[in-house]
Amino acid sequence: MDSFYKEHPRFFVSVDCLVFGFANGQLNLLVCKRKMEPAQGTWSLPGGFIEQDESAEAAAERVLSNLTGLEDIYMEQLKMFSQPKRDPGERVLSVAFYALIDLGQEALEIKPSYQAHWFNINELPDLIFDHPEMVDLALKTLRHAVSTKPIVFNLLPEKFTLPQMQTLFEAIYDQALDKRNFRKKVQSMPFLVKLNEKDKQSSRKGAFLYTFDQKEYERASQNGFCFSL
Amino acid sequence: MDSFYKEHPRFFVSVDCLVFGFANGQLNLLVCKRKMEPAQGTWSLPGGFIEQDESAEAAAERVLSNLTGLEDIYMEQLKMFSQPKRDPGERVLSVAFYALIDLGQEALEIKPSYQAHWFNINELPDLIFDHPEMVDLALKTLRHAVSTKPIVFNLLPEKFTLPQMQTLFEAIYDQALDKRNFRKKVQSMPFLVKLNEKDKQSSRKGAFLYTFDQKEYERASQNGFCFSL
DNA sequence: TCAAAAGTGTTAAGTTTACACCCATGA
DNA sequence: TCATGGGTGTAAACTTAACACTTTTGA
Repeated sequence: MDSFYKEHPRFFVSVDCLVFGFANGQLNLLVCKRKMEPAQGTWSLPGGFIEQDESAEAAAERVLSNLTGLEDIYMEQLKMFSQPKRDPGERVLSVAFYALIDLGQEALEIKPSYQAHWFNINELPDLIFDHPEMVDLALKTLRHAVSTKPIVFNLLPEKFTLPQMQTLFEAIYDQALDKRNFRKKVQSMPFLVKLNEKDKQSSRKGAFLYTFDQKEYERASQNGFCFSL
Repeated sequence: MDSFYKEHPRFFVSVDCLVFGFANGQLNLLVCKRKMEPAQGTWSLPGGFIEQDESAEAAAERVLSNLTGLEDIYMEQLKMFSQPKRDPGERVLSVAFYALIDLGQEALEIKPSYQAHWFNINELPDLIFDHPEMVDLALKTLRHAVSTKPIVFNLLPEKFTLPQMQTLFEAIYDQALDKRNFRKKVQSMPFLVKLNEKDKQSSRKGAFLYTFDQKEYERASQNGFCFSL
């Protein structure tokens, strides 16, 4: 078929991924040494070009699975960045995504080819192009999203303790929370199930393990329940 | 400069605009008869291609000002839509924006070349491609946005009455609100200023006119005030 | 036995909801 | 004078915020 649109320009379109992980009480972001000109060797977000017959989402999934060895990563589109001079080398439009992964899982294996490193979100190195703007937006969006949708569980292992979960929220919000109020709210959620098991990693007494029941959450949602933290 | 990226495909990228307006107590969306193949003559959102050296935002502004004759329209990016088959004619990525305009203003002049018509958001015709999905997202986003940011004033004339404003919220949320509670909340906002003037269009008694003071809003925001309705 | 983290309830303040009547005016 | 839409206050229910001590256990 001939192009109906041929008088219009075509653009390279890339995806950039903001991969968040939680470890040692800290919220971390995955940042790469850039392998490609321009600005080779400087820090940037992991990304890649959208290929023929691939949606932006599919491209981001491809980048994420190449980078981490994982499938089915939780991911949301943030925004398209399209300032003409954003990449000084050549015009590239870029769609930013954020992704949440559980750093504890076995299958996770950050591929060395990306030269990726985890940085605490408060101690990020200088990033190229408009990537700092992407980070700001991702953090803002993440902070909002975790308080309205049960996505925080993507950053936690399948079984987690309430102190762990509270520390995670504190890392995301960068603000201390009241333990009793936090537990009260969380424990009122019908889809958080307390297991008959304790985690003894971080205290002698041990903390009870909990798990997130997706099905129960969907049931609660249908009955008008609104997640809010 | 040579392309660093030449082994990757390039794409047409368009913008699609969800233009909302408020009239006769109804929230309306601007929809066009499509001038272009494929699907010429069917209903679609107003849009256009991103040109060389133009950001997506600039392209949307261009489309909006061609369509309405207005400058400085309030506009936010919604999302990039990129399913490979979304446009059956040819692969086109599209960035959706929503825009809010005051239908009462003098300068507004919907250009006939677009064959644009206003439809109540509950009575939209069938739209092509993934435009219905864009509408759903725009409505969901708008509903959320008006409750957290003072953007609703973009849909109102510079001077408006509280009954007008309440009707607008009711149209957006598609739900009746309690008059006294609404007024209490709204009147507690320091940046809503009551004028010594009444609008007598809609009642014998007349309703006081108010106006939104942007500067005052910014001052209040800096002092930690959070808009919420 | 003690250090370290887990776990537990109550009260006061603030917010949200529900609700019904009077007012001003022009026809 | 009356029909129409504009304007006003309060009390009960609910939500949020603040706050300190006991429990368990391994070293």
